[in-house]
Amino acid sequence: MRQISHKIGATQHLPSKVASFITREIAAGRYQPGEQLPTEHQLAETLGVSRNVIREAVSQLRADGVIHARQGVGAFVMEPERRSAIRFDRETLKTNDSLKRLFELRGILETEAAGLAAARRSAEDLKTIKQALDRMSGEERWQDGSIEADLIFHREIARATANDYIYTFVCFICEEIRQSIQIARYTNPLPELVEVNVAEHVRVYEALEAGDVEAARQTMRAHIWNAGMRIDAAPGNTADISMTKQDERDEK
Amino acid sequence: MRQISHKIGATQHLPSKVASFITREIAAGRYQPGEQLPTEHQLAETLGVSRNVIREAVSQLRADGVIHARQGVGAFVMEPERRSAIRFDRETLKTNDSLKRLFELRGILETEAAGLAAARRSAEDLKTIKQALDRMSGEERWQDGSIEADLIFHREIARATANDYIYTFVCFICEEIRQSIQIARYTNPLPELVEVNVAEHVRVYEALEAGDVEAARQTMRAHIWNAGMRIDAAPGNTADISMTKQDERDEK
DNA sequence: ATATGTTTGGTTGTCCTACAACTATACAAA
DNA sequence: TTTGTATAGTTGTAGGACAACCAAACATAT
Repeated sequence: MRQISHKIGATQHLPSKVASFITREIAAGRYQPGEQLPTEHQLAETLGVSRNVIREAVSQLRADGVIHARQGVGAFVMEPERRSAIRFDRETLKTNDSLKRLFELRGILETEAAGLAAARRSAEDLKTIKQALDRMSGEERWQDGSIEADLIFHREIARATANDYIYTFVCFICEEIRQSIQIARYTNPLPELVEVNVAEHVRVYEALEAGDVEAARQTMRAHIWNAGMRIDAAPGNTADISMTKQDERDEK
Repeated sequence: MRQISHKIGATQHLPSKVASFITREIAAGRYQPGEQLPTEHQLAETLGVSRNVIREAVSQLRADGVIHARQGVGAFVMEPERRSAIRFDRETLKTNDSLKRLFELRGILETEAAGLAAARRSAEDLKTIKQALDRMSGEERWQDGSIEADLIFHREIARATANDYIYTFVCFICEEIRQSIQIARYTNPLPELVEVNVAEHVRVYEALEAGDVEAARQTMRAHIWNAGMRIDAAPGNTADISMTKQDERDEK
């Protein structure tokens, strides 16, 4: 009978769809901070789902500090500044404009991370970073394997700072970058650019090996900047993948 | 009849307690990446709650990318590097050690944010920042009002970068800082330190007003460093608040 | 013996009802 | 005016039922 179900993106489970729906409503100013949300019963009826689904969505929003539920009263929208979790909407991240700003943040973080890593990296850290670098150079094209190695390279540098908060933040940003690239994959398999990319990583590595803080910062800053430019130049980034395309296949 | 209920921290609702429980289990390596979690029925029975509660908790963990649930199969632990959200455990944040690292990250971010803000701030941005500064100077003691103004000062600088990602990150860190300070509040009401704190903010503001990028970076870097030292010196930060003390009262 | 359907048990996804815990408001009584 | 009480409404939790789905064992046909 499956009637309306798979109009579009029916693969994703309901609670997350409801959660992002409410999130968007709030972001759009449909519900102002301090304002009360509709009751769970109302939401359930309005959206045509059970209250259980609503509760799972609300539970997530509350965990993120987006809303604040009070038993016996209702749920209220909190000020966006007081969120207790960072989560990006990957739909809005698919535009060059957002990516540009994300790369600016990335540059700031990883530049300083590289500087700290140059000062603090252990011999083991250096070895792990080297492995990622080698794995990256091995690949000819810009494909899954080399992308993964690329991200590992950056993550391991962050780990070498011996600061778990920095590591967490860099991992998070890397993950967002990965998602964005996944979409526009195979756009620029130009061998020259791949080689340039590897060369930049080598320079960062050499600075880390030498323990040269300033060189590490500068080579990393230059690399992030260039990487941003390369993605910026790639076509096919403003694709309007209307809703919830992001289905995870295999995973084995 | 309320028997066992308020043994300890019974105010928090069950799903979030279950979620943080499972999170801790995973963090402790009790469940390795790729490993399968117990079924929802098993978890429900083991923890003595209904499956609904388990589902709300699992729903949150999945939204954070901590686990990956496959219908008809089970839920599996994901690699911590692939999290899709940043959320800090505030219990572990109550140690000086963690706070130190958090302030290192904060310093990196806000230093560069101040630099960007000096270059990009509009006249309105400047006005908002000035308001926060005035509100901060008005207070004599280091109490709620001035703490709030202090945070607003930092947030507004981040907003002036015109980069919403930077703004989001700074807001998040500010919120974590606030939570940490809330605990150790009223520890150092020394008027001298408060004055020093205000003076540092003034210096940052003047750099922003002048549009001096380098001065903005240096004054902000110095301020974050000093602020970290001041909190570091404050007593009562290693309190062992065993479980889920974090109840939100009033909120009116 | 290999390949191809088919069954079966188990797991997550969704729905439903019921009740407990709690709160704000209105109303009644002192 | 103040205080206590009832009431209706909201979120929190429990439990059962079934749908959707999957993996592995089993049966059948080639």
